[in-house]
Amino acid sequence: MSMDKSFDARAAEARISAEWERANAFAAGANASRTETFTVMIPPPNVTGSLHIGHAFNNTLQDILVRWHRMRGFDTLWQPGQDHAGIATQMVVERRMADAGEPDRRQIGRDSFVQKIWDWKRESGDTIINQLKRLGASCDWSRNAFTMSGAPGAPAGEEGNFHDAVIRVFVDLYNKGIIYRGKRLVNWDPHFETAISDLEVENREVPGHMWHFRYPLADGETYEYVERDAEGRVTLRETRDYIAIATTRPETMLGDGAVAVHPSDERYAPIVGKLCEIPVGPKEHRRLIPIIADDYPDPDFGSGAVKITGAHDFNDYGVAMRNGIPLYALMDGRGAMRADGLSHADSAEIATRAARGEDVGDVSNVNLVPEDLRGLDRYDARRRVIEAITAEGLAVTLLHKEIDPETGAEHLERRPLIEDKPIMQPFGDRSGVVIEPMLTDQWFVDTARIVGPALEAVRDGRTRILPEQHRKVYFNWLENIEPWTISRQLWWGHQIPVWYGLDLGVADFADDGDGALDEVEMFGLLVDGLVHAGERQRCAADFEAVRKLFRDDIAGLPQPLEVSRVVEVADRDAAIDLLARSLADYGLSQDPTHLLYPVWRDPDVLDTWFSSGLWPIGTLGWPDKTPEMERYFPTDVLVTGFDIIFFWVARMMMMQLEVAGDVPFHTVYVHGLVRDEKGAKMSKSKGNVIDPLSLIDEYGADALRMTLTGMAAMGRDPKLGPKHVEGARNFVTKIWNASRFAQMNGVRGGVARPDSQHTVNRWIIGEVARIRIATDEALASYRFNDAANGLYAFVWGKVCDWYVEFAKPLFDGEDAGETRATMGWVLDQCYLMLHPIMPFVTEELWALTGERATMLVHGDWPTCGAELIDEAADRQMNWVIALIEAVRSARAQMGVPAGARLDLIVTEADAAARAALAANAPLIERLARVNPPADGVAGKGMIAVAAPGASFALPIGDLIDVAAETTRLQKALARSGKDADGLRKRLANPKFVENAEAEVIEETREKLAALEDDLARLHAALAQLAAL
RNA sequence: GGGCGGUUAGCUCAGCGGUAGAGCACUACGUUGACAUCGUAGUGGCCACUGGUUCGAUCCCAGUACCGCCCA
Repeated sequence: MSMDKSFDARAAEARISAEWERANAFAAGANASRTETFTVMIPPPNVTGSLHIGHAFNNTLQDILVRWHRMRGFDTLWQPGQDHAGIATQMVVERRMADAGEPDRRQIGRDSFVQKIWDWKRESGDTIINQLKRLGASCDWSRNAFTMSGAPGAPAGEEGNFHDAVIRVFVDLYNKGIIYRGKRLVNWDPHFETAISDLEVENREVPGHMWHFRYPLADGETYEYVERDAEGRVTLRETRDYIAIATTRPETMLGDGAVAVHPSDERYAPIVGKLCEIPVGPKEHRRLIPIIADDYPDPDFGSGAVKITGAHDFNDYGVAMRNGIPLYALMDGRGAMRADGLSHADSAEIATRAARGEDVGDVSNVNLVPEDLRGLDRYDARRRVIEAITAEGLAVTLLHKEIDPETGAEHLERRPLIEDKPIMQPFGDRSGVVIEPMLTDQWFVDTARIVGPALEAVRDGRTRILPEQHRKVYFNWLENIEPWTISRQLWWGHQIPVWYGLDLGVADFADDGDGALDEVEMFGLLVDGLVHAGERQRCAADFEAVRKLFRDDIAGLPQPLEVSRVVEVADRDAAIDLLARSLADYGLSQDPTHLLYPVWRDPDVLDTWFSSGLWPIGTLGWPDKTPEMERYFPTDVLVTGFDIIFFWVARMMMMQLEVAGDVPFHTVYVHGLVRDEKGAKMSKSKGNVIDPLSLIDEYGADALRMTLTGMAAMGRDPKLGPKHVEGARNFVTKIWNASRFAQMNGVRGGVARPDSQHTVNRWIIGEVARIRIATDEALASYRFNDAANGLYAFVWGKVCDWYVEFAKPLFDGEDAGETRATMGWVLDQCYLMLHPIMPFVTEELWALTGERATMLVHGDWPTCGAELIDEAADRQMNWVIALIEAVRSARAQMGVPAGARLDLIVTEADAAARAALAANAPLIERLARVNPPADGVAGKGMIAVAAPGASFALPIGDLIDVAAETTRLQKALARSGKDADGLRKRLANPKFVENAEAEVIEETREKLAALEDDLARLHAALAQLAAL
């Protein structure tokens, strides 16, 4: 069968993929011939995802490692799977429902909504899997995992264990006290109405404003305000009845709990401890807040005084906590001003008492938003607040001078001081809306308690992070780790396995001491107690388990409550309602079996990264003791981008060490971010996104993979343009055509390495050994670019440019048989070594060029070593190559027509040169386009060519231009002369001879000798030219 | 403000103690038994700057300038 002129990637890729799949070629352990395992966990793409260039890069590198190990006989597992991606997926499905005009998720309810997501996943969830297959990713697809598998409501086909693992870990960490619930200030996304973690917040600098307002002192008090310069001289002294503050967020003034100044700030020392008035809100309920001293305010920034809104700013929160300032929440989940809770009048009254130092208890019901602002969006509220303060004359103003252009009259006006200034603003990385710090009940992982082993493991090298610079990033983050907010107010995710029940054991409603509730006591509980009852929380893997825990709890309650049946209801309201009805029922029936104790489950789900943090063990069947867990854990290499070192790598380290007692992987290879050809980050808004699939369509998957691999220098961001991919595609064509040439000349692959005798064959066999060693070294040290570029240069620059050309004349001679066998073997080694990088074209060539026992995917990685390098053959071929290049260069420079065949006159040659010439004459004749070499002398109309140990003359007759030839030789002379001078100078330096390594000195001497030989020949040629 | 990178041919980047390489682009020539998705020969670099260490520095160290990224 004859081969086409180029590789039809599109047709072949689909066919070859199908063959791999049919043969189960990627199954864990396929092609294993030794006991060592090699395991890679894919960074699970989002189930909503589609392949972007970063995935293509990431998975190409993983695939190279995996295919390389599989070919070397390791028991190899590349574990694929997908992440359920809480927010992203919920967003996609909600949008689809909206687009289809369907009722929204709140209308259809949680269970139906989750079902809809599962339906969606069945329809379109494997998009990215199919795209990864197109890239050639050799994952064990039969093991494809999903971070929500096994969750309640999961359909058939999704019965994996992942949910069990997640819940198991939550319960475990809960019981150890590492997971806890608390009311804290968290990052709140007003679009998705959920808490998010610090990492999901993107701080960006945006244009903003700084407003300056006066907070009048209470009761008309005044003080001497004194400003001094650096030398302590007074620059300003005035009597003030206010304190000026600057803010970028005026709407939060409504919830201020204090004004803070630095303790060392003498300007405000007289008024620390006094009260001032917030200059906004209904006049009759103006609120007073204390002026406090705290280290947080920077005396040199703004006025040096800072308003403290503990419930809406992280810095203020810290100040408030330190100083016992109440936290007044102003906004609801959508970022609108609160409309719930007490009236403003009542709220202001409570807050004022608090400001005077009274203990006012829980203030969550206090709503300090004036009635006219309630329900307004936060930005509308901001405008209104600014207008009101300005109208009242309490904005700090500046005198503004304007000169009338016509009359020249000066016009003075006081205008509010509003500074335009860039501010850092937090945005939700998914929603893109401004994040609001919000005081809410959330679940946290006390990461400080589990971070130690994760730090230790990297410090002592049990897990290596490459390139090393990322170790510092890892340490820096983990050493300053904050608690991790893991609860999300979403529906798609692992629901937190905590249930709540009313605490009926509080003293107020306990019985009178006889261990049983009489009717009066029961009535008290029914009427008043339930509403005020606190909650107890219990954590267990499922309802059955948690029911037992609650039964133990209520066993201690007075009769007859202690026999109540534990039942699950939707929420607290439902629980109160049901408990009341059950008590009422009991009141009538006196039948204790009618008594119910309702409990409700925490509605929140876990942060997606909590489950993906368990990816290494969850995919291997943990918490069951599976053979896979036994065999493949800890895994070997994690290949990932630096952007998820914190999100994912650090958390996997912490979690695996905590629950499985070992590191999740031995090596983390961190690659760069693929940028566009100008080095810009790819983004939809910039429109510079490169779609890997269209590149695959146009150039083939191998070309894309080769390009990305060639650019994968450690620690650098690859910059990708279509030109690069085109170059790699050309390389595919190149090796294809070299194979085609071989086939046309009767070369077959699948042969054992022949014991070749001809220098050319011995030379190329040695070159194969060299590149094999270099490729293994490069891959072993994750220098993917070196592996790719080395193979590229070898195949193109050695095999195609020289070996194939040398073989052409050999095919006509007595060495034809040996040369065919050698070429077959050489090309096989190329296919084998290129296969991890370019799996498709190599698999295709493998099949087309010989009888094969297995597909190339299961080929045996070459092991040929340095013993195959024949130094003599090497020297000789390098001499031949040098001569050919010298002749070509001379010809081209002298303008000899490419087709013209010249005589090659040997004017001088040493024994080695003569031997090389004799052994390779046909090659030289052909490639240099010269007639068989013959001894002679240089003469008129000849140009000179030198090679180590030999000089030649090429008669070009009338073509010669003496001046041009002189110039050419002088140019060469100058070049070599300069090099030789440098070397001579170095050798003349006694310090060099004393200090440099012997090897280096020897090398330098050899180099100089060669150059001097060169120079002598050039001089001779020039002399001759001049003589004629 | 803290941390981490980068600065090498026109462009994109390798190299990281012995005086510089690749691909692309460019110029000239060229269809010779596979390949024009090609071949041959060229052009092109004070390796950002200033000091230091060294026999020797693009490479190591310190500083400067500019450009990125991450965290506040």
